[in-house]
Amino acid sequence: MQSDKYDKSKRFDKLKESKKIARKRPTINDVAQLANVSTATVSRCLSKPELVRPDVRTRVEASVVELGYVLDGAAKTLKTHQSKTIGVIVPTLEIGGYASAIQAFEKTVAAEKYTAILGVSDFDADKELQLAHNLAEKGVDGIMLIGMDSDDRLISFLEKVHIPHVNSWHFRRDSKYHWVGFDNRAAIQAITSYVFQHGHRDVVFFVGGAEHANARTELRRQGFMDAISDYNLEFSEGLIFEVPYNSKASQLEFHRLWSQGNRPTAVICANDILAIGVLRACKQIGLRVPDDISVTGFDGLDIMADLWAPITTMAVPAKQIGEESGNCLLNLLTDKNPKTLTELHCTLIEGGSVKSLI
Amino acid sequence: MQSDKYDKSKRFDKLKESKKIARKRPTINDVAQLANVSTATVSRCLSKPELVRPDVRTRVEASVVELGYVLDGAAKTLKTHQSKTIGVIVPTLEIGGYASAIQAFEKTVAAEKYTAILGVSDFDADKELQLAHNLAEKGVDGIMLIGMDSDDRLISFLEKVHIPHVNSWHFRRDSKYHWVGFDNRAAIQAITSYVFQHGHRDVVFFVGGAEHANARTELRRQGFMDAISDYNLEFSEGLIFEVPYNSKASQLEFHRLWSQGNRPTAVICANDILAIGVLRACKQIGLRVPDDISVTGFDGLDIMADLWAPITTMAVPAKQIGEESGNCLLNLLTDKNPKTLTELHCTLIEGGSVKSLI
DNA sequence: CTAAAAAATGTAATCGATTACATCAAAACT
DNA sequence: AGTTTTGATGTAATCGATTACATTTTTTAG
Repeated sequence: MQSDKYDKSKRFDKLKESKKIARKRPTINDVAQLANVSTATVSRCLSKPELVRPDVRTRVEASVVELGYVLDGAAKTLKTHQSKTIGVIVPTLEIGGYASAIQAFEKTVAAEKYTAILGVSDFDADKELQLAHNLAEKGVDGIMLIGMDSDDRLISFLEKVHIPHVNSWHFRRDSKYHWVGFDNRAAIQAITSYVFQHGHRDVVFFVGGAEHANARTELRRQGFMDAISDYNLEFSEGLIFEVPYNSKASQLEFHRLWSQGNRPTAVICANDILAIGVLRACKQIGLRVPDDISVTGFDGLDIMADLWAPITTMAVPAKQIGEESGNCLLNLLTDKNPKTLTELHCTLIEGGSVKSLI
Repeated sequence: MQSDKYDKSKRFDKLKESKKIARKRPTINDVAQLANVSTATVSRCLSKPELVRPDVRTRVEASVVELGYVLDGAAKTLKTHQSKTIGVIVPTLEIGGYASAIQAFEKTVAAEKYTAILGVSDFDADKELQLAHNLAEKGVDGIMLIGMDSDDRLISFLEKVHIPHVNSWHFRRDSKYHWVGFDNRAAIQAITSYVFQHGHRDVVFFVGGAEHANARTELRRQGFMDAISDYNLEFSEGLIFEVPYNSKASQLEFHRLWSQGNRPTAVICANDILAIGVLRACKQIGLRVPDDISVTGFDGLDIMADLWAPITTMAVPAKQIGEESGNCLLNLLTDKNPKTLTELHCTLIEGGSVKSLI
């Protein structure tokens, strides 16, 4: 008796609650009732309107508007196993190129009614893996990986759960997975060679490393070493400076280097942010660029041309990467077979920050 | 007989198909069976593990791992009416501040297990509305609107479908909705006054307009006019130049202005991108900044300090906006009652691009 | 050792769409 | 007119989780 009473009051609370709070959104049933058709017909009106007689369709559409009906994507996804959603995992949005690529990607897939779900990994492989798991739970139809050093665990996870994915930014020739990007190693080699061509022999290489160490960093180091050996110069680990990805850090690093009596004729930076830091240090030290020292960047930020010393840099095809990745993934999702490797190209932008010593 | 046969073969095909293609992901049922418990227990292990006996929990967890089970978010959302997902609608990711804000926002809500779904509106109110509808179908628990001129249709749609939302970047004092941002009008007024304080009287105002015209632009115009009237100067529409949001456009615009004999002593730009364009034009014309002409920006891009003429600009608290918007929305989602208006502040960064005429 | 209370687990209805198949209506043939 | 074909609509099972409530097990108290 007692428990009976307890139960009832509890139930009553629930009822009140649900009436007050969850002013429920109308469902397909409500629409069907109002339009005097079955739910099947409503569903068809929404997804394959051409299968429904015009007059019925009009009636249904009117009901939809009248009720302010919004389809429940979760229910649809549950039934169809399609979320029309694509996950994007990016290390950071603070790198302009990544943001551009994402924007282009979003635009490309949005044209096919896909929505992008964003995950920022902060260059952390574990976080990245967790993001992927989260995205898998969300039921994404595919995943785009930007600029990552895709951890093997990540890739094998995606394989296991059968989520198509495309890797982007740089690429690997030997991979069986899909890549859209440029040849990082070759690009660094190219800009380094450019510096050597101008007669520089005493150069140092600033590369984003430390907490952000990844395959990309490694490729860039190799690109630098390739150029060194092309010119039969002597390599030493001391030529390479791994610096956290921010101008402050590279500024400090250059100060350190200079104060230790290191006097390179050129500083090659693996990205523009580092180059800006070096530039700041130069200004403080009183070095003119390129008269006293040459500096190069990498990324091709527009702004590099407007600095007090316009910097020579390598423009990365960020937008293209986003578009092509989008296309690649869309093809993957429609069982077309996109090519495994889409190679894009970088462009050297001469800012005049490399002095010819010849 | 014939139709019978037809039917059967069709069915058989279906069977084959489903066996071949849809190597189905394991469900909660599979896990339950393997672990020899009910689905209810598995579910509890996943969401409220403390309710399950440790030994059972271990068994379930092992089964999860063994099967590579990934929860089906769609089913969960369908049942719980919670997607743990938040929509973000942004005009573009190309504006660094927006990207920063989103990044900070993502980080903030990710800490509470929310995932961000991205929509890029391209400054288009219709697209924005459509994005909101799409997000509603996806079942987002809330929406963040960045830097928009939120269309009334949009807001009333969100109200109708009961999706909590927060507007950000600038703000309106008179609104009953939630805003996180800074006072656009006052900030522009401040930097304009700063220029007047330095003795300039002959100034022009470059503001991003045309295709991106929105409430924000309007507020900025007003801020400029406020300063004008503070200093009892004469206002004319000819002082305001509406320019598309890119440096090329402002560069051309300045050239045009200059070639028409317009000789302001200072150019006040409503954003840094426009300031950069003006700077380029100055360089081409041979104007020294600030000796021959003063220029100010707005946004506080780090890089403004490294240009050939370091530019005075107004730093916008982008990261803070992201964080605070995130917190605001999180509170909204947990029925706490966040304040309607979170006002953040801009900081003037003196780059030295304003010459004192006094 | 038993009764009562508390904790753990199970049963089964439910969320809101989709869609195979059945049914019914209309059009196109003999 | 009768038969077949085509087209439009309806019926109801289904997707995979959650969770109220029922049931069973364990713990605690007497």
